[in-house]
Amino acid sequence: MIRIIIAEDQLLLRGALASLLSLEDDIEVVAEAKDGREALNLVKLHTPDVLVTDIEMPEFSGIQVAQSLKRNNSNTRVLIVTTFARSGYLQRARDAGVTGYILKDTSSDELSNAVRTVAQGGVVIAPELSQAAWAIPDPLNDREREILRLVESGKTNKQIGVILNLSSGTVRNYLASSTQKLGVSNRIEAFRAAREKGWL
Amino acid sequence: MIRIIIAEDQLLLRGALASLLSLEDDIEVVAEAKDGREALNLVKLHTPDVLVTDIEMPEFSGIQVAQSLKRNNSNTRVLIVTTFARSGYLQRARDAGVTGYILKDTSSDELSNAVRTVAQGGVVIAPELSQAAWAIPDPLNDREREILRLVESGKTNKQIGVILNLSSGTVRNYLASSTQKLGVSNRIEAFRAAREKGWL
DNA sequence: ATAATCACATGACATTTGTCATGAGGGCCA
DNA sequence: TGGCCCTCATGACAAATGTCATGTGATTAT
Repeated sequence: MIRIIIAEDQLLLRGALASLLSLEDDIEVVAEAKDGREALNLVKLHTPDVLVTDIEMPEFSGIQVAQSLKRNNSNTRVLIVTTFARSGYLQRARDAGVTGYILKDTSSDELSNAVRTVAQGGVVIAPELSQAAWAIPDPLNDREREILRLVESGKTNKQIGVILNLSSGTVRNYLASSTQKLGVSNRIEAFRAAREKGWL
Repeated sequence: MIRIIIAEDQLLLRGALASLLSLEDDIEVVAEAKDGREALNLVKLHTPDVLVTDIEMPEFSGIQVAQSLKRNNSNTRVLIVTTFARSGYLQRARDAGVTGYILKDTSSDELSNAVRTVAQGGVVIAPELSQAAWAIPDPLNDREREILRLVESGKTNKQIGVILNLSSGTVRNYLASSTQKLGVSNRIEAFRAAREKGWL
């Protein structure tokens, strides 16, 4: 019997997945979590075979949970089920030891099979990601990423300088570097491109 | 027997909802649609009692589908199931004759009950929306909204002027008006605020 | 018929953004 | 030890953004 925990902030999907996966003869849903913190706590408590988790959740993201489990040498394998085919997410997920990565545009049968494969130690990657994912490493350094996040929230270069204790000229240089790496022309295109790739 | 169609672009959720709602004695899922166009076609074909639909879908949004059904005097009632509690969405949904509006952070039991209520001619609005929703009318005019969409995609004022056949000075004036109405300081804050409210 | 409103425009000016060159200081590696 | 790289900085300049005043023509309301 494969014991799993489901982590998903939307109750409707979480409940539906729990119900459907419970119908499988060889899968047992031992707990459900609505955010990353709860997921971490429940995995520690129940030590399931697989954690089925979204990425974007309150408290901790699914990737952060995976990172924590890896750091603590947990035997629980992680299967990511997310909306977006973002290569940046997949790269970070791989680095965090995640062995399953599928999209929500998959069928529940495929989800069940993915749970089985991951439980047995196999690797499952959504076909849509198999190529694009491994091609482009994240070109941004940490400072550039941090600045792009602040740009995304609408901050001016001056404000970013104050927040990060940098001069606004330095912020402009970092932004220029980012936009060049991303192949775009302005700050809006820059954070959008980074966000779409999962690099933000 | 309440006959329904489910429209949702994510296969996992669509399949899960179809399975769960089919388990109810008094609800029959007669078809499933993966985008707005398919939803419209299937409603015309099957004339279900209720269309259960997401808002953000390829082809047409759930609201556009509702608008079309209203325009064609359809007897099919519309129940929106969406992720975001955005007042702008709810306002447009109401105008389109939608009688159910719940969030994906609801349980499947609540969803089933909402389907029943809407089928009987009742109105179901998510509690989270009951207050905030009706307070603030959309302050943007059509031109401002159109310009904010282009800003959101990273276009410069000059580019927007070319696209909309306006002078860049006019574009700047419209943007200034938008940012003032939204109570923000720059273009990025402006489209984000409008997007979050569902006015974009 | 007239006044008010709306959509769009022009113009001027201050501020911000973006580009690019150049440089300092510290850490790392051969 | 010296070269290279990274992080951060300064400076100059062009272009874009944002603010604000003012105006035109069409439409609408009185």
